[in-house]
Amino acid sequence: MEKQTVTIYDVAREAAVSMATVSRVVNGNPNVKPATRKKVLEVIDRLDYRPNAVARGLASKKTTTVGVIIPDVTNAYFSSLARGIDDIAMMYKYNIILTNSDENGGKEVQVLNTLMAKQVDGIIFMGNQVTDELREEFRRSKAPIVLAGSVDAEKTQPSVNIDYVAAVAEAVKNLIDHGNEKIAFVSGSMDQAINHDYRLKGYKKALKDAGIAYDDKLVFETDYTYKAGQSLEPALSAAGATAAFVGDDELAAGVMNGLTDAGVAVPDEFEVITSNDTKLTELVRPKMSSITQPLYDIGAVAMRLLTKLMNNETVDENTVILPYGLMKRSSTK
Amino acid sequence: MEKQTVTIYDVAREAAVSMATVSRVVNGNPNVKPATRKKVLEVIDRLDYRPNAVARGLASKKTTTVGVIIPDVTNAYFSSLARGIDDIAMMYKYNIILTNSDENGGKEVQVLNTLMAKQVDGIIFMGNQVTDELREEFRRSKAPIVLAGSVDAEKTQPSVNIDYVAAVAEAVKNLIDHGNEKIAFVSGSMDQAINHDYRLKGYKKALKDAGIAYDDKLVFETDYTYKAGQSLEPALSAAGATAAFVGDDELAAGVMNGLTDAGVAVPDEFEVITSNDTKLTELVRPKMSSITQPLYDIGAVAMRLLTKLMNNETVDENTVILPYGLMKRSSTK
DNA sequence: CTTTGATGTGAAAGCGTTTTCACCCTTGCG
DNA sequence: CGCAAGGGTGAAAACGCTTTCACATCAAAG
Repeated sequence: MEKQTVTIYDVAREAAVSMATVSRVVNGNPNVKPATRKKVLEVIDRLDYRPNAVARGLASKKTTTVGVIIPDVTNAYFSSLARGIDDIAMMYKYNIILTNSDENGGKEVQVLNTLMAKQVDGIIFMGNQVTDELREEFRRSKAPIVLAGSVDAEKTQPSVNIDYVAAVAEAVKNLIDHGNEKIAFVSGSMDQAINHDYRLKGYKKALKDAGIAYDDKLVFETDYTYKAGQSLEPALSAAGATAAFVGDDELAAGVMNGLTDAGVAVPDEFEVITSNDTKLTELVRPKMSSITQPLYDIGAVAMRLLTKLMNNETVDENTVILPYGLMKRSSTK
Repeated sequence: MEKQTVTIYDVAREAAVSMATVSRVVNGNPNVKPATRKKVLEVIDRLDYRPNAVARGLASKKTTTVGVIIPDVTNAYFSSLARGIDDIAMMYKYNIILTNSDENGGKEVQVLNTLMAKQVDGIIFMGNQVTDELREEFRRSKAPIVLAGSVDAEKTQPSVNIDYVAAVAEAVKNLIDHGNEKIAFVSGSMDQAINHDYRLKGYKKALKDAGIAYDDKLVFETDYTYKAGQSLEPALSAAGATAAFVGDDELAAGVMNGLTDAGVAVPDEFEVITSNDTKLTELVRPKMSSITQPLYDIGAVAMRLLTKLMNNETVDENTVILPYGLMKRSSTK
């Protein structure tokens, strides 16, 4: 006994009107006589009719779903953005097709293609390594694409971010103001635009402003994982660093715990400041000082921007920069 | 200049074959002469033809997308499951429509309906408060639905879990073995089957086995948030508890930090054991002992089970129970 | 040679909507 | 009273595929 699906045609027949009319009442088209509307509504209710979104998508060329490409849902930073995205999407009646990319270029291209095949109305992309191939796919897309919490060196796509350069510069300046001269820069892959073109720039700027020479021995390129951070302590100490700016909270937690476990007192002997202000910062002891970012809002604003783009509304500014801050907790003096 | 879409018809014309044949080569149907296949493939490549998944979905009644209902992506437990789900989904060529429900019954019903309207081939549901209304929707669905890391008192749906009763009993027994007699049971809402029908049962069983009387003053029903845990300390102390079993890692971190901040030494004066073995357990100090669950696998297996259901393959067991363990870290003696 | 059974291919009917057009009624107004 | 202007409705054509069915074609078998 396969479950029977009732179609718009069934409703039309039962209500003794045309499919067009049923379609009109379903879509809230005002050009329907109240009496007719009522009659149709009753039949819809009686038959428990539910419009088939796929057919609707084919006919109208709109699917009310948007694709979301995320490096890893499991990462607190990205999942916070995702939450903002989904909430706003739901508010505007969109659904989200979510895919993890691991920031793997090949996978990203492939995912992008299947999203486009599925006729999503728009796409939100998170990831900081926009390859040429990827950029080419972006161009090919007829659906608007906005970057959330992610930067591309060639600022060709709409995006929502904070001013990473300024934020990092301020964070590092803070460390400098506390008397640190050997400040480590710990981040993920330098292939990522956000690290190479933004954070590092901010780091260098702060050093320069303070008249401290840049030393690439203090730059640590690693993975965005707790373990990677934890095992960084020997190297950090060997380099003579007395403080560190870290590009990811989980990584920072690792760095800090690695330090602590090795008997290095944070913040007295070593200060740590991190970047994303996720929940983690409050969980660890000492609590981590951090650049603050409106994580949820970055996602939410990106989605909102996307809705405008999808509706062909004119948007004043394609690149939106949200405010950041600095939150002093206990991992800095 | 709206981007032009090339359809199967264009390919057919260019290759001088019928749509049917193009469809065959696109779908890997073997009944096509190699020469024809080659010709078609060339045209496809030249025209950069990409099949429209929506049209395909309408014609074939399969969308190769599955719905995923998750309480909150931002929660480490659930996002781990989600990661397992997505990876396996991708492996089997499915995409995921992800929606946050906040375990809100009304929202869940609504989401379920839009998922069904979008003709998803299957659904994975996470959430522990299956209301009657929701159960009714489950029944209505023609797409198979499996519960992941979630239980329903009426075990009517396929599901993937661990044996919560036994796991909690073992965890609590561990606490008892350390000499604790006043053990707090800290969890989220008791309306959730997992708390009321499983964890609490395990807790009571352990007490009973040890001949300790159950005291509902030691049961703390709260939110699954860090803050909630943190502010629990006064109550915990007032109740005279010397240990606690906690139903969520973030909550547990809060409990532990609240205790520590109030000057209660963990684990010397108070032991804490948590439930989900997420990354958090390793980040906090002391590291938290926990029931271990194969989080990623629960998601992965649930998705795998769903693929079978979607293919009408016979499955030996609708209810799969994965193994759990107990990981002693530093929040217990 | 004819028959048989694969094998390869095309025509056309869906799939369940939206949307365009055309048409018919009412109204209101000069 | 005649007519323009809408409001309300239906017929039917898309939308871009899959799939069924029938029809050729061709090689092997009788």
